[in-house]
Amino acid sequence: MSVTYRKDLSRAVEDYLKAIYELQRGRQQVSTSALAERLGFASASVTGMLKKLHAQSPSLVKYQRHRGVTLTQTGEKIALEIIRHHRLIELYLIEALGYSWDEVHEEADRLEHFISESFEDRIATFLGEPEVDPHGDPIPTKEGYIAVSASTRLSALQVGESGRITKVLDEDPELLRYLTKLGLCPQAVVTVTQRDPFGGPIHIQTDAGATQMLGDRVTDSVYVELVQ
Amino acid sequence: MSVTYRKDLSRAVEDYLKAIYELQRGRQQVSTSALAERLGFASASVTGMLKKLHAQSPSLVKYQRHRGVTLTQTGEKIALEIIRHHRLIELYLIEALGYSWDEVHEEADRLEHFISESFEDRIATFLGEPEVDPHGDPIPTKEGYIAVSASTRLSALQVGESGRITKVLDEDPELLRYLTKLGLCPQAVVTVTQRDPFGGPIHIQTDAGATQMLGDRVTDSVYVELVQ
DNA sequence: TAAATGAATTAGTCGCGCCTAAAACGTGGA
DNA sequence: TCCACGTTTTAGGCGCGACTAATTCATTTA
Repeated sequence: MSVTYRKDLSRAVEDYLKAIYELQRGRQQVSTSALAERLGFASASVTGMLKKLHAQSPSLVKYQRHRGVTLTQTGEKIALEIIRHHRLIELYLIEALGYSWDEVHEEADRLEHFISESFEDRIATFLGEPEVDPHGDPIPTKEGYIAVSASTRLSALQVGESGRITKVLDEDPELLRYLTKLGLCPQAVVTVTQRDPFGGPIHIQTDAGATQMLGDRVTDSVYVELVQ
Repeated sequence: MSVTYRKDLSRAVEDYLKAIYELQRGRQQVSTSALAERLGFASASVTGMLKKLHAQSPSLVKYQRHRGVTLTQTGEKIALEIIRHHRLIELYLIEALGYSWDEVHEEADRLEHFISESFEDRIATFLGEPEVDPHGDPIPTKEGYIAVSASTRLSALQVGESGRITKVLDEDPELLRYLTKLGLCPQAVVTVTQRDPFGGPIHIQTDAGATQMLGDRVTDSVYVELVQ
């Protein structure tokens, strides 16, 4: 039985770890300013926190002045725990309490820091150990494993190609309501009917048969996997 | 439509309001030391917080040096909101997620500060707008009304009298597990079969027929309403 | 290679909410 | 009435996590 000792972390620290994880995609270092922007803090505040984390919790974070920050294995594991909480809570609010797609983010962003492991386990069981959240994002396992998806942006599809929506990387309630109205939720299939080869808006047809013109904001946040 | 503006309060302040409310029963002022003991803080810390509250949030609390503290109408309303959250969450954890009686207190003590009004409404609806929590305590309404119960302590019953358990004023998981084992949960009926007129342990018979001797710790925290 | 520019860090501050130690208060008993 | 004792407050301090303003650094460009 492996007991992983985990210091009790403040909400602030958990938020930093999560933000670093989310910005790290691809990049090997996360810059102070990127982190500041995502968290809505002044850069100087972020520098201060990173210095403190590096000094007091070297097991979570590797920080080099002027170079940026990276998560350690342990730091990443904790970030994934928080993300697991977030995604399970979102799904739970929808499935068990009748929340809609666009209402869950804010609630989950708070609660993710305060639920116990027991609560986490119980909602996961209730939901049947789900593997993806309502936005189509994979839910990390308790062991910190997260599935990588093979999907691409809707904006990358060529005319005539069809894709099944896998996830939507935007939490803005207004955008989500708009997508809901168009039927553009995970699992829906869309076909590109028209597009400019140099970017810009594209025309798509939904599986319900409706056609729609979509701008960059949408086509860059909606991810699909190719079908046919 | 009455919109009651409510400043966002810190968890610490909410905990103070709740503790003052709970200690205020009967008494008209709550002393610094009583509050300190209940919250687990040094008295000096409590004095500091009360001074600050009185100065910055005079709408919540009335504090007089050396005399103690009282809640205002508004302060009491907010305390009751938190208590409503606490009791709804406890009940929800039991009804919807299969928690047992003794597990819910700690979880509710954290979550009560972080759920949204929307979450509160939805679990209340799910539970059918319940009026009492799993310990038998009344759940305040959204408007801040709380039922007063006519029950007395089990320790006040005379030989031959029977009572239906209404609530248990103790959150210690171990005590609660013990009571569960004996069948002494809200709604159960007990009859006093033997007692010393000067206090001390009393003997009771449960509705299941079992007899049991109970000490002060139990008979002072279990409340009953007389039956027959 | 040196100057310009933008990113990052340092320095100093603030409010919060807790602490300990020491002083002040206020009340009951001699 | 006054003193002793327990309660409460004051004084001073600390860690956290944000802020602004000023400075330094690293990189790009002339």
